[in-house]
Amino acid sequence: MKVKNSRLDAIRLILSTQEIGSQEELLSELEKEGFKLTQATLSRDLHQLRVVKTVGVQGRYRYVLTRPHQYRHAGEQGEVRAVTTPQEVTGFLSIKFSGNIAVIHTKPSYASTLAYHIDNYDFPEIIGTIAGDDTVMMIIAENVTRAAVLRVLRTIIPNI
Amino acid sequence: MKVKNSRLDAIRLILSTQEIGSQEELLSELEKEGFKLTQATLSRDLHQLRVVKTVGVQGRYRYVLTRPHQYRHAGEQGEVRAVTTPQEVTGFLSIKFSGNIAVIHTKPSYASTLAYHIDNYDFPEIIGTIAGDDTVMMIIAENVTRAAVLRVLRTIIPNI
DNA sequence: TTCATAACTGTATATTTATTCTTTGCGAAC
DNA sequence: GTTCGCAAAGAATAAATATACAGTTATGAA
Repeated sequence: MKVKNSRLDAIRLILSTQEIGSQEELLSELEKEGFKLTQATLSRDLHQLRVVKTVGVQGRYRYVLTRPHQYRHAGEQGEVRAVTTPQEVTGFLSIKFSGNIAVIHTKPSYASTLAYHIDNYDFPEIIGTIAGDDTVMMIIAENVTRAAVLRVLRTIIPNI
Repeated sequence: MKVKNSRLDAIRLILSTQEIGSQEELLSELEKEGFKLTQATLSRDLHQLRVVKTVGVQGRYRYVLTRPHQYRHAGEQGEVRAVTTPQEVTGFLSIKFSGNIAVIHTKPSYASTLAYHIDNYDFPEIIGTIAGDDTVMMIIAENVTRAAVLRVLRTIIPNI
């Protein structure tokens, strides 16, 4: 059970940071991380995580997480997890505000990746995100200006 | 191609109203509508529509529409095509407001379809939606009344 | 018109993914 | 310790899906 849980974490991490187009591809990434399993097990893992195979902008297939918010709750009792290396996140299209909520639109299939990175930085200005396929909703902390939100997001999305 | 376009429309209609778990299943539905095609063509259609195979709440697979972006751009040189045929969207149960957020409850598995239609109309009153299985969250633009939101939604959900 | 090109489709097949069946591992209760 | 119960995983295979190839049809330019 311990192995499986850390494997599920690894899958989430990989899918959030790389463009994976098939289970075989994901399998070899997992092997690099030291996990040993078969495609059958991986298929079951993906089913459990409710990962879906979407079609990206260039028509390429891509496995994406459908529920990035679960990731946060997955790590139990203050487990320290490596934050991903700062990197430019592509796919950003626009951001709009209404009240204490920001709505980001992305290219298709990029929303969960973007939300993952925003979550990962754990900006105090942003208390939570939720992602669909091409939309990320962010709840902004109280007494935080929109300019401040844009400023912190700029570390992830330079051209925001 | 005239045939292909109406077939794509039919696919979107079917996926919006039924739970389809495989291409073969969708194929037979299309045959009932008078379309004659093979699984190969259907696979290509689904790819073009960016339809994805998701995992539903009971663990069953289901094909669902994602976002219409590519479809929109697919129309050549200013061709006017109905975004979606105005149609009643089923599954609606209730709508509640809190601040600039509206929460719509639907019958199980209908949320993404409803959100899809709302997005499709691109109402300026609604800056974004996110759907789970039976819940849609909508962010309402500032200085827009709830009555105005209900009014525009009525084009999709008559009995709202 | 005629030619060139692009779009569309079916057939056959390759590829990919899900599942059945079986075995293994692991913890709890005895 | 042993046995029971059950989650987990592999091997093999079924099922489902994507695609290479070829043929056809539409589209557009000259």
